[in-house]
Amino acid sequence: MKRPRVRFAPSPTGFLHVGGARTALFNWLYAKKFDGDFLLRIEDTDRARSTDESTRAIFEGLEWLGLTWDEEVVYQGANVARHYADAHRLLDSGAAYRDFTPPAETERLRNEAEARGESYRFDRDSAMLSDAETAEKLARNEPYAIRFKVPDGYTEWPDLVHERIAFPNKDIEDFIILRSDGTPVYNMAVVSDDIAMRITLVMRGDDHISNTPKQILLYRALGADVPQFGHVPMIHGADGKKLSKRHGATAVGDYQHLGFLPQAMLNFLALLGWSPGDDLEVMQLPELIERFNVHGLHAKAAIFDTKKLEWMNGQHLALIPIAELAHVVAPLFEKAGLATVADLESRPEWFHGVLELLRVRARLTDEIVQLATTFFGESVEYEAEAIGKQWRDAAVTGEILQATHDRLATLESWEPAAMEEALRKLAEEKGLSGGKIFQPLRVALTGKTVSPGIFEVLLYVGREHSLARVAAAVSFLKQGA
RNA sequence: GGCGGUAUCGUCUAGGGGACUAGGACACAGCCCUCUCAAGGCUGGAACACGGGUUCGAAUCCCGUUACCGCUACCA
Repeated sequence: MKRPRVRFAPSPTGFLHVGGARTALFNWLYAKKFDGDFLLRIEDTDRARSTDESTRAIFEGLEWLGLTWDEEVVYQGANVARHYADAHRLLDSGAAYRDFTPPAETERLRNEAEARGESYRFDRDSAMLSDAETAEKLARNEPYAIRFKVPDGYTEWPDLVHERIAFPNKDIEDFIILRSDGTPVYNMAVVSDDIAMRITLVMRGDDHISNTPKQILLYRALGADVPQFGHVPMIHGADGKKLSKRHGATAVGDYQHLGFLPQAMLNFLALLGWSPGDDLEVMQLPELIERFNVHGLHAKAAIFDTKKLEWMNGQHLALIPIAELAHVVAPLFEKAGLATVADLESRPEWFHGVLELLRVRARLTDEIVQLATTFFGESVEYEAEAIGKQWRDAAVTGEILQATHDRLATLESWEPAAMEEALRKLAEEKGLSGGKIFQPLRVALTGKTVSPGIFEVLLYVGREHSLARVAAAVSFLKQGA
């Protein structure tokens, strides 16, 4: 088999959309799986809507996801001369013809037909002129568009995702390939570029299904090999409509900033519209490549379920090597004003330990930072709910905390096992359940009713700060009493 | 309107004529574990759009209906 060449061809009119990212991912996976090339083409021929900022956002999104491309980026706008030449090649060969009809006239006819409830089809016979008429208009320098002469018959292809799709050619009107200002139209540009890039498989969103017969006709008229096609379904929002801004975050950059891991995003996206065929869900990139196959591609539109994405992120948060997580998350700690990256790097054992404690309790990297606040700073703010729930009787609680403080202070080693033994013994002496000691202590240390295991908290807050916090809680309770 | 596509729990999906009492995951509820919270384990409710065929047998194949989506530009 020929080395496959696939491409992702976004137009730079916005950020990298999750749907686009998934199309890119499937192409990328295909290239990796079958030892081919994954190319990137920026379709910037719509000058009015294309921006450099969007182009950059697409690069950044793809890079964040790790979907790297194999050759230099192709800018469609740089190839208009070839698009023009290809269109004229079709004109010269008789596969296309000049249309001198003013656009306004065509539009009028179309509107009239629609008003009558009829479907409009461009009328080739009235547009195709005799050689003499054409020569005359040409001599007068009248502008013309080039229209493709759709042949009789039908056009079909075996789609990778669907089975076989067929269109009767009579339903395809003679479409314009070159505007009267000499610029190429989308279908012309795409085919010209895909031929030039030697693309063997065009995998794209299924909103392009009805463009495909037109493009196949163009390939044939140009004498080029028709590539394979695969049309993957769209991604919809929770209301079943095409995903758009109304649904909230739709750009992959949004998810990056929300605290998602790229590997989780990739994993989630891969499972939207593709299945490995068994019950395996959580996969790393190498496994995704290994398991990827065309057969698992689905034809049905999928709804983007943020809840499942979050769950997936939690799974990957638990799987990622701790050092890698530290690397990703350290800048977020710095941004939150908790510690500098340098500080965290200087005590990796402590930092990794804290992350180990929190990764399983968080679904987003941002949540890890939030939860980590407990382990920084000297003072603790007590939540009203925590006081109400665990510190109801100030006098009794103060006494318990004082005893807890004293017992911990006598400890020679600041190890969870030793601390647990000491405090359980204290509870027994006082005839209390462990919880009666641990819960008030938790509030003293964190100000909250929930936290990681109390002995881990003690360990990572550290001996000095822990004892200080408990002492502070005791005096707080005395004042209140 | 025309053309094309799609249809399994609320959501993502397994399913390729008999292994289907339809499996897994998210979400939800309950229980277990337990110093709280997570994580984890267990349990539960929850689906083959509808109607016709084909067949000994249909979630699976065919046809129709319905619903939804896309395209229908001198946009991409």
